[in-house]
Amino acid sequence: MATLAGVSTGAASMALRNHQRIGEGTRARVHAAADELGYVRNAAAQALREQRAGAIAIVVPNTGHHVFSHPYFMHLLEGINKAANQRDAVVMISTNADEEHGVAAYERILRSRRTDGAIVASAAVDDPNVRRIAASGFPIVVVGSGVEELNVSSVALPDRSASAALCRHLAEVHGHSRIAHISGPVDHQTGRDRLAGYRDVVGDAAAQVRMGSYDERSGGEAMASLLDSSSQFTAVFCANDEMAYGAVQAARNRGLRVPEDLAICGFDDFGLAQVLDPGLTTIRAPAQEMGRRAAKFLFDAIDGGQPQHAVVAVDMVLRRSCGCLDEKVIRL
Amino acid sequence: MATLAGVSTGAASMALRNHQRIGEGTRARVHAAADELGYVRNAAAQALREQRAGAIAIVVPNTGHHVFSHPYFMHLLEGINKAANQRDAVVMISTNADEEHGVAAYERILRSRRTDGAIVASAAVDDPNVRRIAASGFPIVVVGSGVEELNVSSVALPDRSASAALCRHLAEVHGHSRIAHISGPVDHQTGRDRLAGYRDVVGDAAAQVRMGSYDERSGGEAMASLLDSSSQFTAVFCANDEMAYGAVQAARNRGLRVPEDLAICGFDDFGLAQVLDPGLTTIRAPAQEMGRRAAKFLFDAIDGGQPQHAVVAVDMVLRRSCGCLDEKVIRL
DNA sequence: GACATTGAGTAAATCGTTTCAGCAACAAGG
DNA sequence: CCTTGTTGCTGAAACGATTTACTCAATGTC
Repeated sequence: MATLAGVSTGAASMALRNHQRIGEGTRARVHAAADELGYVRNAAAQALREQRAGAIAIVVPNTGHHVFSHPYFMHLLEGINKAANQRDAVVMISTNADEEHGVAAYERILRSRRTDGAIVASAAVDDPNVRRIAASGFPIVVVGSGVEELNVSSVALPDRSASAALCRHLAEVHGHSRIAHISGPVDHQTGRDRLAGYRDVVGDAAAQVRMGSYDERSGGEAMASLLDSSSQFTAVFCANDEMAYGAVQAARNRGLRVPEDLAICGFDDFGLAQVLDPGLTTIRAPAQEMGRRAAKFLFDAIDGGQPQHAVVAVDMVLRRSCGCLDEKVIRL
Repeated sequence: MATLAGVSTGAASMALRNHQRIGEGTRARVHAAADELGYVRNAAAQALREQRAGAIAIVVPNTGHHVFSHPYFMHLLEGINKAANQRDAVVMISTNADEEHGVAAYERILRSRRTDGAIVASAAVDDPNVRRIAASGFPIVVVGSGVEELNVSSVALPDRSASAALCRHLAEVHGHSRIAHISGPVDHQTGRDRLAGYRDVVGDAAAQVRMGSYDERSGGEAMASLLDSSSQFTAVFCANDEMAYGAVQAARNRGLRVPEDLAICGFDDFGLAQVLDPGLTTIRAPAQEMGRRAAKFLFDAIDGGQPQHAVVAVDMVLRRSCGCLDEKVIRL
């Protein structure tokens, strides 16, 4: 390419980067030659010389392979990818641990300097590798909350306030005075926060809680356990949509109608909620937006910026499962 | 690392790669030093020297962002990623076109030799870029059928025979003699093949077909159109689950019960089919398996192998929407 | 006319790995 | 003792893009 334009490779490099030391004529000739040959600079050579890969990684937890969490990751990925494209960076995926080498697959990716930074999806926060990487100063952004002490950027959902808003809707609009909660695992910050939002509204004394593990089966079991107990309740707030789905099925197995006999709400709105009948009232997590912002924070961190924290705005999506008649979206 | 072990970098490199010219003692010392320092070879330097990136790309079409096609891509990705991990390769994502540079984003990725090959998801086959890349000899694998002339490997579904099997189930088990079809776009090979499988069973004379575009809305419109016509039919085979979902809703709007008044089947089983009520009878596309095989084919192609073609085995999943009482999975 | 200044380019060093030609030390064979 | 091999390592070159130091003209200044 340099030869075609009749200059040295050094000059060609400068010309392509629009360095001011290169004359207008030469610059144009080099660009023309590059276009003609479809020249694209070799990524490995550039990365080696520049000491930056021009790539970021997204680390997806290998646990929790529920079908309905997948739309979430794809949306997250899409947001990340859009932001990365604007910066001419590429996105690498790492979904699972590497048994063979004893060290997490993504840690090897980072160590090899294949990427300039990483976005870690929430479920992996308790991974000790993440703590170590964060401590090492390698730029990472966590999607999820409860990572203040790590000194890294994060993008989180307003789990607590959104949960509270949903419970208030049940209480104030539909008049439910006894609301139960099927909680997510409390070793996840998300589970803890959604539970806290519920408690904020119903009060500690009136709280009726069953633990679940974010999947349909545990939602069903928790609902069965609630129904078997002597608890009195007319509405149930579930910590995610999948558990709500399990809960709806369990309630129906006992002959209860939703929402006539029992109102049920979920959280996430990753696709499942809108196709169920009745549609699930839930909180819509804006995954793509979260991905976009996480990528932005990551690039800022790569450029040496200080850690930033964002809490995205969410929508409350009212459907029929809470007793509403028409679908309605409310920005919280 | 080399210095810690007290040898030259050249020797250290050979030791890590277990070259036979290196003595046992030195080899052990170098490995120990590498472990102690957590040394991982620099990917850029290796790629530059070896002329191979140790990475593959997956090109996801930017069109068709329906929520329910996302589980498919995540499963595909998971299969690809597993196979890639075994080979110590990483997976890069490219979801959308690059407006700024005028050339597709993934083409720039390939041109920069950032990856050694690419897996192209079916919907992008009509992309002229794909043809050009295939012609250029860059290793790619297409997930989808109808690419014989490209001389690249492919992994496909048995769309035609599976569709035929489903239609035969409707005819032979449930006694439907008049079956309609809501087809996918016929400029997609998949849409054509599923239509052909339908015709194989009902015959050209009895075929009642409406075109759709793989989304819920078009499924509903096609169903409305069928119901408005004077056509006689007691069952509908839809080219995918989303259209089947739209069809079910449209039928219900006319007061028809599924499956009592009308049997409806879909194709794909990417999550939607199992949560609907009644559950959709459909064909389960093994996305993860497809990803695994596509990755394997790609690595073979990178290693200089000849193009290979695979058609994966699928399951027919019987649920209530066809009239079956119990869920049952039949390997075709 | 001698000398500084500027403009526009080239040659060479660099990034971290890998490989290949040497080379030293030693063993075996004649 | 000298050749011939073998073993085990060192040193240097190469991969391609970028940058820095340097060269060579042309121009301007006093």
